[in-house]
Amino acid sequence: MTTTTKALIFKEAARLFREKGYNGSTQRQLADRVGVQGASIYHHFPSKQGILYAIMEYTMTSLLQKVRCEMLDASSPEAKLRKAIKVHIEYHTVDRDETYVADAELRSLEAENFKKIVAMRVAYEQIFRDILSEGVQEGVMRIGDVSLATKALLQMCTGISYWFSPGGRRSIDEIADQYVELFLFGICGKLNNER
Amino acid sequence: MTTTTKALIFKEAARLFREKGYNGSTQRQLADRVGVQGASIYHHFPSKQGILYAIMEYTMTSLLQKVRCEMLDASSPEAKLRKAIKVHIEYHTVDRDETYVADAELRSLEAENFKKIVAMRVAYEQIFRDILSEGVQEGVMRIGDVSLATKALLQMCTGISYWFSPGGRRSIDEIADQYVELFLFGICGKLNNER
DNA sequence: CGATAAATCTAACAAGCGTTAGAATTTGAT
DNA sequence: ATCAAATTCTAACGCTTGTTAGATTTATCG
Repeated sequence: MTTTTKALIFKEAARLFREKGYNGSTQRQLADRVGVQGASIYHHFPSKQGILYAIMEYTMTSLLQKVRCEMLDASSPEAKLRKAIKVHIEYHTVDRDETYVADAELRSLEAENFKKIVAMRVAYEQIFRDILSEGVQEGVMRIGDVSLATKALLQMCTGISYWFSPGGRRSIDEIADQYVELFLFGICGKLNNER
Repeated sequence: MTTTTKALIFKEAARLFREKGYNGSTQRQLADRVGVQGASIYHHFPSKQGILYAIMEYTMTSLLQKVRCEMLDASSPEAKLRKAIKVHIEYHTVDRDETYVADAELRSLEAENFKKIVAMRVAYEQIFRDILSEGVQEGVMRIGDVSLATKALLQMCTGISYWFSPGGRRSIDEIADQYVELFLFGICGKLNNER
């Protein structure tokens, strides 16, 4: 199975947009990376904006689906949170070009596209907020402001895609574990009876 | 004391760059907001890139100075960390256009400017890393990977400038307090003997 | 008031942008 | 081998970009 040109454009666009930003990238630069003439892109995508939207739509759909899927067989709020964080971090490291773009280029979307992606982002954030709320209600988490904590958590985890590189000191699993610890300790404080 | 045109260009540029990104903004849009013709900008700044650099240089200098100043009369690592986080968050909410730009537009800097700002950012991050290292050495903090925790902390706090608005539900102080709690709990776990 | 400097203006430039039209080529099925 | 469809190409378009030159206005000060 060879990579289709369309898939290559998609992948290289994510990489380019990540490096130079959407508005800092040109269709000719993208075409160069794909190894094709600028005009050829338009056989696969309707416009530059169309490529950006495709990247964001696909990324958010995947993310939502992955997290929802993991939630199915998790019972306690803590178990849910652990799994949700892990999935989030894994996706933000493996497909880090796409997730970085999806995170950083919201403002480059035209009005209609913007609405759709924002809606998906709100839904995604809601999953995490619900987990934290549940944890508070069950008394296993203590959080002053759940919305604030949700934002802090997601920002902290999303930020990984800004600096992660696969050859680095830490593996994805190690990073995910440390982030989970970091956040859970503050919320649950349950490992502190050691001291 | 009236606002000078130069100061107005500076401020409006930060606001514009934040909204549309550096590459998504034009000198004519900026001139419109200032209430001046496009060419007039060049009497105060050498180039568009010069404006971006001025914003980033000023912001990083202020940030470094403010944090270093606060460190002078703080003794324990925990006290230092509390103060550092508070200063960081305060600056990222009060001057949030500038700090947002300083955070998000690194990639839009030309090579030489890029180097200088990155150096300042590294120095800034180092302050936080040192505080955490000190805390670990003194045994009051327990952190698996100090560099990782530093990144997580800064990303979490910097993210505030992405969504904060002065009319919102929470005051700056409340937000800062909650973020401090959130992070310290995980690191020190010292408030958990209540349960 | 008159002169010097600072600030802003109008007008235009060369270059680069996203996109399109239409021709040429490659691919796949019969 | 032939034809049709899919794909890629060359060439160009209209427009916007950052920036500059040079004239014009505004402020400063003896």
